[in-house]
Amino acid sequence: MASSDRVRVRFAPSPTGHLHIGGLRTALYNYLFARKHGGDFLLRIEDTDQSRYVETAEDDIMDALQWTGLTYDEGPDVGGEHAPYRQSKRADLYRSYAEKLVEAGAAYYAFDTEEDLAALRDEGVTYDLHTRHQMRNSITMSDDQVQDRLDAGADYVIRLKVPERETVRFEDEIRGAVSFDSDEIDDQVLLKSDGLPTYHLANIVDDHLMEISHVIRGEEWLSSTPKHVLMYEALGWTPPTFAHLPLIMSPNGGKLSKRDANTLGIPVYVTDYQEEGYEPEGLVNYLALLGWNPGTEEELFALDDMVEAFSLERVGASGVQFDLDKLRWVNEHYVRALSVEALVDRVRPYVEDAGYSASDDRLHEICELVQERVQVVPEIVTDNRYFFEDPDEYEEAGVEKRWKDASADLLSTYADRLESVEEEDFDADTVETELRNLADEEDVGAGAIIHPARLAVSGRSYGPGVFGLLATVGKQACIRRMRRAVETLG
RNA sequence: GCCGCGUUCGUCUAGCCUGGUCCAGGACGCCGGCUUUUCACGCCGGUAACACGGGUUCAAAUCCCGUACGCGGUACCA
Repeated sequence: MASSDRVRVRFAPSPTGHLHIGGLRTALYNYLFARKHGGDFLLRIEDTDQSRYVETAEDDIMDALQWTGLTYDEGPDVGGEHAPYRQSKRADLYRSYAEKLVEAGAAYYAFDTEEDLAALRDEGVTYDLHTRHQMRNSITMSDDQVQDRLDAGADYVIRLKVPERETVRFEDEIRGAVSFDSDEIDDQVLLKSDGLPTYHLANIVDDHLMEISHVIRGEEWLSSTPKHVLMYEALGWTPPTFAHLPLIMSPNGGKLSKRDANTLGIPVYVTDYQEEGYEPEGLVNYLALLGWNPGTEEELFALDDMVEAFSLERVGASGVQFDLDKLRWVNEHYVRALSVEALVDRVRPYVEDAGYSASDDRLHEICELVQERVQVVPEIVTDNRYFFEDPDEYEEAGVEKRWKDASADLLSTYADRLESVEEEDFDADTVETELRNLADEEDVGAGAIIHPARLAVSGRSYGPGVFGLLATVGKQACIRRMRRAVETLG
């Protein structure tokens, strides 16, 4: 038995699909809290809803945690003292506690049909202490009738028997004192007719048995917490400390949904961030800041430093809007921190996916040039296609502003000069010298050639330093593109 | 509808518990300048908020009450 004051927290996702970004943040805060206090962080799979179960989801969750570096001490794949860590494997356990609650007078059997329940719902009322007397259950039926039904193998559920006129109070680490009037709490189903528990039962049984000290979860659970408290009390258990995290919302308001992924370009699943080339450290760093702050003006944290700085007291209570710009800003710092070699490895798959090819040396050159100019790795490709193929059009505003009457002649002459440069001498210094010499001879500013050259070679008016750009694009391509621009733009 | 939770710049937030140091600080974004005879990076500067109404107090972003608004819950889903 671990000592009761040891910090033990869990991330308890339901395997219903890809791990949501909000789920990852919940996992992160649990992880930070556990590590900060030298405690344990466990992963528990809450697969008690067979109809929503998705085969691949469990792996997806574990992959996401691994990708982001949120290592857990106990879980379905790593085992632990309290195994199994999949609720579907613990079904008998929950049933026995449900029966214990019935014996304690805190729960009861119910035999209502779908129709009965639908009728109740149609009246706009819930199954609770006001309506339970008109339903078919062990409160309204005689013991013999109940026993007969059970013996006959009839379908039944076990419901929580919420006490009357009680105020259920608990202390939330983030919100302070929270209280609910028991008259407002419904008689939650604890054990379903398929024999599996609902979240509410499974959650408190496991949290108790697994010696969880702090339940850190999303705010959507706040309203069910009084039910949980009632169960802890009925079983004579000490409830864990609760902390309900603010929800992550869409910039439009409301929950961050799949729809936002499309309309606002905000990915909602962890796998999406992975595919879109975000740095896991950057994502985690940003997520930590979404609802928590260190109390200093620091914003960029490695995971270990976050652990050091983390505390639940500094987690806000209000909902937070996801800000993609800020994530990108955080991410860019992690892109810059990469060695050029690492960046080459990171970007290669995106280069290949785009159907381009480039040697390591060439990619190295490109990365050096653009590392400080991208926020997310794939932008090295998507924002700089001219490294891989000739531009097929010229940015209109750039042409407007930079392509002058004399541009064609100057660029044409510049191309001529570059023709005579040996392939192996075609580096940034040489193309710069050639350009500046020409500018002097023609008595024009260097910009009179720089701008048209950039436009011709990259199709755009902005990008990395133009001489490095020309050198990296290469002699033949530069000349070809310059001649073509002279032709096209006149 | 009912219940719960929340409300400081467009956004993330500091400050609120322990009222005065806050005509409210930082960051992202945006705008401008410097730098670069190019683009960016960088640096400098600017923009912009205490939801509203009462109350308590010599004094309120900070305490109390109410209203509005937002979010969550209201399933044999989690």
